[in-house]
Amino acid sequence: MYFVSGYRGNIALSMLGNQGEYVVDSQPTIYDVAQRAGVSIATVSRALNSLSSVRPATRDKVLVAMRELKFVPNSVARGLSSGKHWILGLVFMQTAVDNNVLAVEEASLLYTDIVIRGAEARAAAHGYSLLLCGAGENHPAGMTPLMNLTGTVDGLIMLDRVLVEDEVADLSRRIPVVLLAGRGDSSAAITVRVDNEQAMRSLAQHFIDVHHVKRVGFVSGHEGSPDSVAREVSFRTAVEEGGVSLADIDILKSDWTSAGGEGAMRARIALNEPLPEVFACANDQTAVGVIYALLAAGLRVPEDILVTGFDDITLTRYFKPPLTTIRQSGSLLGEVAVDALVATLDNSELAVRTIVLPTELVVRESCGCAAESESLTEIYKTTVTPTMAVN
Amino acid sequence: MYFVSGYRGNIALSMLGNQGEYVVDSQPTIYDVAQRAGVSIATVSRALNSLSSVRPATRDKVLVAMRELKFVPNSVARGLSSGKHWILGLVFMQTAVDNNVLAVEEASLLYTDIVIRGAEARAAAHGYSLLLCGAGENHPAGMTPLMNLTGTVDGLIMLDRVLVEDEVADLSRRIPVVLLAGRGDSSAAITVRVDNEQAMRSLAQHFIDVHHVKRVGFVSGHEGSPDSVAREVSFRTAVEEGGVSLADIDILKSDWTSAGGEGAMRARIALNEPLPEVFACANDQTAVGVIYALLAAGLRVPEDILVTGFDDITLTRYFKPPLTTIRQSGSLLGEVAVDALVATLDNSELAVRTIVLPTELVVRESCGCAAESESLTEIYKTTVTPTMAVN
DNA sequence: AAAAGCGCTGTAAACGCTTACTTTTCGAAG
DNA sequence: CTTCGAAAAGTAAGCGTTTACAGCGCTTTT
Repeated sequence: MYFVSGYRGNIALSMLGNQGEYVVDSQPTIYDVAQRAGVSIATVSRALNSLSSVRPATRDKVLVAMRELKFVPNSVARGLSSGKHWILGLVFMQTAVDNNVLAVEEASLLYTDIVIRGAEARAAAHGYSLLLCGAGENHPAGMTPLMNLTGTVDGLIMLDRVLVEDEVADLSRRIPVVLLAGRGDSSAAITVRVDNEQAMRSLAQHFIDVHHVKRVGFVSGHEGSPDSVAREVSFRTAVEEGGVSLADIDILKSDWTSAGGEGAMRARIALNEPLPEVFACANDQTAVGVIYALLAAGLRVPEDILVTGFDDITLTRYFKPPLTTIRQSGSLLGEVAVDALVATLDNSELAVRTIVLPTELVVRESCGCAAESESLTEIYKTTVTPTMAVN
Repeated sequence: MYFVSGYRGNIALSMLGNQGEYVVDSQPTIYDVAQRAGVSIATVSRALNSLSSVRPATRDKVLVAMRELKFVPNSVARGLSSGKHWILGLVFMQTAVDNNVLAVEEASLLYTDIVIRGAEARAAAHGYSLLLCGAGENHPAGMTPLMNLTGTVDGLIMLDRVLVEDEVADLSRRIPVVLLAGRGDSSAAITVRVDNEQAMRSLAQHFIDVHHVKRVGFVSGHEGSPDSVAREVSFRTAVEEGGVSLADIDILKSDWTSAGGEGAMRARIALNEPLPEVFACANDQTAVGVIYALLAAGLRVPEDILVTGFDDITLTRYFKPPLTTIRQSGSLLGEVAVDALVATLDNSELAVRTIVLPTELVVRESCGCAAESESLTEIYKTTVTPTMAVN
């Protein structure tokens, strides 16, 4: 084993028999490639990035050397040198506290995962990886886990109400930030959200126009969640405009989970007060729990009381009764967020600061509408991808 | 604005009025902190990592300077220098192909997300972040997106059958790898999986001992999935040992989704051949679709035919009939994988190479057992965390 | 035939940190 | 008030890339 003087690479040049083959001791660097190809590291770098002029013959030599050594460029070194990391950070709220495994499992069925998946797929399409960062309620400042991402990620997507406005402003001064389903529109960052207002309006209208209800109820999501608040406020506004009342007693607090919905409805039933004609739930899981509690109390859905959800997760189509809900595309939300972030990274400037995605009322049986006896398999194929609304 | 000669930091020292305050132009570095604290960068680094001897007074000076400058250490530079990145990679199969948004949404309800969440939570507890990498079927070699992670991540977790054995061996020579739900035990990497054998055996026993079935069926998951294959093989072995037949016609091919289960069962029914007494499904979503198809064909579950799932996802507890299934903890799987990976990172050697997590038969109504009319909310509280089995 | 221009390639200086090695400082002992 | 040794702080060399700049050889121009 010998070393070339002044040699800076990682390959120990040990001879195997008399065939002059090399053995890789650790990850090869461009120095190793350069030496093997008989060129300088700058040339290797240029061949690698195919930017500037490298003679085809030279490039081939380098490429061959790379293949022979199984060279993989070190992305960290690249990042340090170029300032570009090809990593996007995605920060989301940890619904799970106290290391409660089951809380995690229930939470996993939530919307967040769909968004993450969409974001990951789109990021990959742009050549980026996704770095996940769950911001628990145990990080009051919110900053601690985030700040370490600076210098690692090129941009940040933040789900839900991870940071307060000031912190967002602070952060987005150092790195592009996209807020997903955040609390309204932030002046500091690009915001992507779903059109809760239009969704709840169309739901309220359906209740009033088709089912002629006079009294409605609402079951919320996790306390403080911007989406939950927006849905409640929009729903109240819409029904009141239609002359329908939403009494305080009929606004149930839940937490996005089925168990929460079930518990909230059981408690409401235990009050022994007359129930409204319909409960609009902040998401599908909650609706499932609510229906369960109603059935357990001997009430029929939709004959005695109507229940609707929000999200249109796949499984609830298979429920009895199939759930009337608001369809939104979580993956689209994630995709759009990534697109917006990447666009910012490329242009350093984006035309729009707020992107609002449309929703669609999906009428099934839980609101009392007629059953359609089609195969659900068919439904998948005909589902449209929502178009994007911008303002 | 002036610069100190030889100064290497990022802070432009512009005077604000006569108060001598500094304005941050870009991210400050340890050079900036060092200068402000009147020490060398080595001391700043030492104070930052609180490793070796720094005099308390000096440390305070540095800490104050850091706070004033809002200094955040650049983790990329740290990583390059120390070789430690505090990032774990998680590679999973992209069920979604052709940018099919709905495919993503359906897939999101799958097990993968729960595992990801568990892994993320546990990684965070160890001080690591999770880098997500969806390996699509469009990456035939599997390597392309993975290899770029080398040098960025400290270790890799691979879900499902992302790579073939050779590639795993190749990869794990450069970086610690944990295989999750992989194809059996790899000699090259640590393997974490669930005890499919025990699970299917207990299910078969339940069918035979309690329900006295003579003929059974099975609905598989996605083709080639190690878990699906293991469940099918184990189920067949277990029922045949009990003298029960599993005919080829009763082995239905699906893809982990409800729609797949529904379609497979519709096709089976269309054959107009007598059905077995029970269908064990590879996961809960499939079971939901299967039941839907059976009901649509006028059959009753469990009166006419029994159906069971696998996973015990939360929502199916709310179904009519509530699903009999095998409980496994996806988040635990993710957590254990991270623990094993971190242990490897710390010790460079782990006592066990294979970790098998136990499962639990959860008997509800879809297998024909009696209904329990308890509140589901109660169930949550009493659920046990499986203990870990090791071999 | 010399000068100029151009296309490739090489040299070396960053990028922001860690850390081995060296030097200075400080306190206690002589 | 030295002397000595340990503790603390400083110096500088990496980590593996990118990239500004310099240099070299060849073709083209005069």
